[in-house]
Amino acid sequence: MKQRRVRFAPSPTGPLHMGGLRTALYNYLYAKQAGGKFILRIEDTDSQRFVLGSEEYVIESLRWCGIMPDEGVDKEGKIVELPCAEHPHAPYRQSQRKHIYRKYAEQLVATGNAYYAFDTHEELEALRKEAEAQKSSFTYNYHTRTSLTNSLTLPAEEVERRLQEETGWTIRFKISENRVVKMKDLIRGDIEVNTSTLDDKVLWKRADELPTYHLANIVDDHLMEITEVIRGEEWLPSLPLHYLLYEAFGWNDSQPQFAHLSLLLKPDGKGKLSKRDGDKLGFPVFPLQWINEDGEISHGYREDGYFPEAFVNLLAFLGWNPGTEQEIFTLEELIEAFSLERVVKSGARFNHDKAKWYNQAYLRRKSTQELVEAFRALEGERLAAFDDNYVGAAVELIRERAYFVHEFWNLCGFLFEAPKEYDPTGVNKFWKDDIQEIILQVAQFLENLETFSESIIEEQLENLIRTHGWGMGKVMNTLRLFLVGRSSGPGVANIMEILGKKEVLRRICNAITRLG
RNA sequence: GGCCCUAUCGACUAGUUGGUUAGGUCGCAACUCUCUCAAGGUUGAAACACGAGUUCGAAUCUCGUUGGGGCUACCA
Repeated sequence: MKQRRVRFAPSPTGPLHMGGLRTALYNYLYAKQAGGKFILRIEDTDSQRFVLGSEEYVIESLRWCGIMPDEGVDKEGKIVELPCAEHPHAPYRQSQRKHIYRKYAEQLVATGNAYYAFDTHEELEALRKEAEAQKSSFTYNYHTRTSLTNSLTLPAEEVERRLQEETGWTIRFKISENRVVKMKDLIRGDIEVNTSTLDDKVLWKRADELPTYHLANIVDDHLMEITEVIRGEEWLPSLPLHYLLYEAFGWNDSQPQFAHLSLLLKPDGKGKLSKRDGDKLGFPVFPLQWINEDGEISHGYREDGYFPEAFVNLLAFLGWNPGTEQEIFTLEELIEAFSLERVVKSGARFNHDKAKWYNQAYLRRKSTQELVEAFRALEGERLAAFDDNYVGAAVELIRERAYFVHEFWNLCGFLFEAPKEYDPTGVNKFWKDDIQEIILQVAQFLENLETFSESIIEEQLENLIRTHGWGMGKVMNTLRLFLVGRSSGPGVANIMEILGKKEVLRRICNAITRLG
């Protein structure tokens, strides 16, 4: 069987959003499962919309997710510009392949599958306006092209003259009338479209003298020997055109198979998720943080504290499932289990809570040492004076309560810094009546404890409180308030063991002095 | 408007050859555990868009309606 070759082909028009990344992921999984190649190609045929830094952003995102391409990018993470053994089809940036497309565009004109068109943007715009006024719409097709300015209607010498003019020309694909194109989609099955509903798409643009997406895409997929095209559903309407292009080039035998992925929808289901949504939705839409030319910062999953494995896992499950009840998958397991047949046909809405749950699941699978390192990476200064044993004990105390590592400080910062103030609600609730006298006795008792371990404290302290009939809640919550600064948190005995006798007594004394 | 895709709990989805008490996860609620808050455990509420047809029998097949989405550029 022929080696599978799939590609991810983003345009550098800004940061890639999570939907784009999901497309890349599915391509990657498909390629790896088949032992094939995953190729990155930059589709920069729109010179107007080019945004600096997008290319690096795409590569950095793929790298973060651990799904680097096999072809198209070199070891330093740069797009390959010259052919070599590993990257025989370079360059992988379409703007650098212009000379290739020109030849193919002219070939289509020569074979009668395409024609030169000289209509200006203004002329076409006027026709569209006119049609709109009559509640219909203008389409450049078999019906209208005979009365428009193109190489089909103009005499040969006039065409020749116009081709030399500086005003330029476009090349349009000639779509035949009333033919049924039968297509196959790996996810959706058979699709049929009548060519009469299609229009004569521009293949070569006058504005920037570059091919349009359609031409460049088909030519590149052919030359790069792509076997499966896995892309977003927004391309489904142009599938007939692409079939017709393969046919016009005579490439039917090597035509790739197509799979169109449903779109990622906004949480309210109204419209597809787009990069313009930025942070308006209350969750990141980008894998990595992005700062635009106005200095506006858009959140990224990486910067928001998601583990890449969690992000990849949740992304994979947005529109695919293994058909079993397993939900946590490593990248290797995803490669093993993935299949296009199990990709869901309808659009999926992103759910922030579920995303957080995934991160929590991965956090729980991390070793304490890994979490200590991640915690230090975030809070280096404040943890500097403490050794790994101590930080590890702190992490173990609170790791079950966190979704993200960045929540750690809020959960266990009191183990590193004594409380500077006490939550007023807690003080009002517990610091009254005879509690001061009781706490003093408890402090005395703690001081006399030989072994200051969690189990001993737990057992003996409870014993003490019960024999005096002080009330567990009253005493323990007051102690927690003094130790932590607020009346919620881990078990008091746990906290005491980690802090140690000296620190515990110091904090109790402090609190009594300050609350008087 | 035209063309194409799509339709199961609030969300993600299982259901692939018609027969299930329509299952799971997130979220939600209750109970439990308990020195608080979480976490954990147990339980619960919660869905086949609608209408015809085929059939002994339809979430599943067919047609229609409705809803949702995409495309309709010399953008990708």
